[in-house]
Amino acid sequence: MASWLFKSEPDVFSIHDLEKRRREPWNGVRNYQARNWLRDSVQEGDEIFFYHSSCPEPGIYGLMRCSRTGHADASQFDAGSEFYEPAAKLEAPRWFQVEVEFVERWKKPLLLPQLKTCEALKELALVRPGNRLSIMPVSDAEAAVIKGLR
DNA sequence: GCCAACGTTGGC
DNA sequence: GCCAACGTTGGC
Repeated sequence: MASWLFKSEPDVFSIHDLEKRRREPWNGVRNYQARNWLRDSVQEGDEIFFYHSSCPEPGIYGLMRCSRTGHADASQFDAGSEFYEPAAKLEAPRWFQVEVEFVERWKKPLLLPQLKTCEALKELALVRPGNRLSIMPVSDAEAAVIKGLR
């Protein structure tokens, strides 16, 4: 079982939203590196840290789990969606989504400054300068450290 | 709101 | 295939 970290702007979709809805497609990812992980690597049962970005207190707010592996992101075919991708073909989807399910919301989030000062997490893509990935792998060792910090 | 970093686009 | 311009991300 692998671990991942997914970012979302809480104004758009937060851990509270997922807690209410329990399961949700993780769609709208429009970055090729992230797409490749969604398509090829994220497996059912993988644990995923839920990170809130672009908000007053960025950080990890809880845990979710992959409940369905990569499949075509439906929003690419929806002309009314902000994620519409005219060049995508049904038989050759360009963008992928996974389904996630709620696991737990942390009473106390693990905020970015804590993550940044942790020596054992200095290789984590999240805290590397200029990182812009919305989806990134987390090693087993890093996942253990994150859970230990909480 | 600012701005650094970086991915993407498009002209050549 | 290079690379400048542009747009977006995301912390502060």
